Amino acid sequence: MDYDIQLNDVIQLMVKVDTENVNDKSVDENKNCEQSISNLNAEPSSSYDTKTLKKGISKYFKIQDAVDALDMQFGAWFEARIIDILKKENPEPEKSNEEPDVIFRIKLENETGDVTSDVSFNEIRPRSKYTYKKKELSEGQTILVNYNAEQPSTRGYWYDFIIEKINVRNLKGFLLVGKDRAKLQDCTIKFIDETKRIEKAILIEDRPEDYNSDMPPLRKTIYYCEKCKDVASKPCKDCGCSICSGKDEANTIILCDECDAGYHIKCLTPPLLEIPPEGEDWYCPSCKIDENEIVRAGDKLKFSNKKAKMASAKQESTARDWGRGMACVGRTKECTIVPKNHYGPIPGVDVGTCWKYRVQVSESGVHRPHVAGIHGRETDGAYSLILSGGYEDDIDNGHEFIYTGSGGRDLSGNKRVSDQSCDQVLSRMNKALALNCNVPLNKNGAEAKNWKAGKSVRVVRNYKISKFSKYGPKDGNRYDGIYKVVKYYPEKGKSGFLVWKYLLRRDDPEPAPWEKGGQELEMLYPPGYLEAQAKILTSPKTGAKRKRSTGNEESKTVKKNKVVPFKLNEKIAKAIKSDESNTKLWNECRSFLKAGKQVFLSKIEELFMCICCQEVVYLPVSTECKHNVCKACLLRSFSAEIFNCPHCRFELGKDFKVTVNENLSTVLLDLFPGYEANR
DNA sequence: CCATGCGCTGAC
DNA sequence: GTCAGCGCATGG
Repeated sequence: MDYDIQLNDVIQLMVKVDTENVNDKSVDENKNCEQSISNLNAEPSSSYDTKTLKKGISKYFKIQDAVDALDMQFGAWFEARIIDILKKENPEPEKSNEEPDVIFRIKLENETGDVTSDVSFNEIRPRSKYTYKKKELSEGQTILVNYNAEQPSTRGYWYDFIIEKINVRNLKGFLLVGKDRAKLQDCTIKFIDETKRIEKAILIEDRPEDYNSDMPPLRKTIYYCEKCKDVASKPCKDCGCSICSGKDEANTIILCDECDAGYHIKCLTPPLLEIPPEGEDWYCPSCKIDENEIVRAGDKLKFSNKKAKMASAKQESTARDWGRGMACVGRTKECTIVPKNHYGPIPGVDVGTCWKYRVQVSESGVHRPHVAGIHGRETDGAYSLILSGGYEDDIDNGHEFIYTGSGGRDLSGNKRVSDQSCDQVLSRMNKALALNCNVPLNKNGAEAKNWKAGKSVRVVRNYKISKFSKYGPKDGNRYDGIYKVVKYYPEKGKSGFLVWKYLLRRDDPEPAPWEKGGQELEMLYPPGYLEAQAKILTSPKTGAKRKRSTGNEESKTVKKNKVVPFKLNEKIAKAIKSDESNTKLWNECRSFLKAGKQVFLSKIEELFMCICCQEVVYLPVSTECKHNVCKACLLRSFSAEIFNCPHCRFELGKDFKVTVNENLSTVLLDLFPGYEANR
């Protein structure tokens, strides 16, 4: 199968149970996931050891009694049989439990394996065997009915039910679900001829003679096959053999390990002589694919359909190696602290921040597109733009500049840039940028009366505009802060075609890099880039080929890598010191202070990432096992009675209090201002 | 799914 | 210095 898993996808894996080692305790815990119906009780059957537990005595039930047992997962009644009665060692008095000191070991009737469950007295009752006739039903009566909560039109499990109204073809009323008898309103019971009387436990000495005799056949429960409604005589491709539709010789029908379809071994071409051995995967003809196509652990994934259509997948592709170079790499990070449609600064990114490549600017969240100059949405507005000298009509005066819209170019031949070849229209990104201007959209252009009230645009300058402007950076891309659209208008450009123009004016409290007090921070490179460059520059083999790189600004930056250390303010330093449950993590973070703000913050993002949502923890709860999880994620991860750390499965215990670590929360809110907006 | 795109690289 | 043309992210 091609799951189309991409770099940076978060995927969920399920541990496969090792059925050969069921005695192993850890395996037994996992088994809970797979047992579903069979696991009637939250407590695994292994928690009571028959050898150490003494036999118990019940006044109401005997071994081999037919009972109905309440399942914790579905809240429904399942037919079961008592196979043992044991004595509870430390019985706790329970409400409405007449026999709190007894454990009943039961086995489900429709379960074939050796799976048993241990339940208490109030989770079982004598098997319902009497089927009501319709005239015996009355409003207000409590009966046992078959109902499917997800698809009321079909068969489901068995629940207690209170009749509110008796109709010709159905019953209306509400279900009583689970141990706490939760009400499920407005249920329509379709199987009116199968309703059963609920039996109360009676003392063994009061049992009538026919107590265990005349036990009816098992009740019909949820269909295994919706298509043929489990009718044995009806051929069915879904639950029988996918080729002949037959259900005969069921022990020779094998199931595909991918699609679960069944096949008679004799119906396969060529036919199989025997069932494949246990533990060996078998795939049906439509799922079986070339061995080479199967993705093995650690292997690269198969090309997706999209990739298969790309030029690089074609046989006759050029000899040129497109794999190298920053034009064609994918992102390794994605900014998630703010949404994609976020207006205004990115928390943690200061004016003057410089990146070597556009892909890094994209990763930072400042300007997300890889190539495009404007990022925006036609229905919303523009979030960011890059001045890159790509359009000849731009005029840059620093605190103000004229920007040209996009489009009007023939990009056939898989190009990204070209000369103007037709008029630009006010749609897509051009429309988005126009929407930022604080004036109703006008297809002929417009000017804002109060330009500062318009929507913020993050502006980045690329080194290429330095050819036309004195405000560009020497190299790479520099974040210059927030600008706003003052006016926009169409104009005949130098090319002779109509282009849209936008006057942007700076409105940012932080000084621009070229202003007094402003700064241009030291260039950020992709991880490992400088090391790789240093290797290339010193490698004698490639000396001739790489000549143009030697001696330029790159080799200089390799040598002196000036870093501005980050200093914590007093409030944060104090909160970090008070956050005693994370002392170790904070010490590790502190060692990155000298590497600058960016590095320090990315270390925090790494160390304080929530294992559940994969983002910086929000309203964090710190556990005894030294992990931090978002409060909401933690609560979501808890199951009925088991409170484990989602990180390491450490048992937090029933008395664990879900309390937000206020010190940590304070620090994160301060260092990542606005990150809560996305949560 | 398709169209768009102010990057980036090696070859010439 | 010029140029073709690629993956990728994004929005429609």
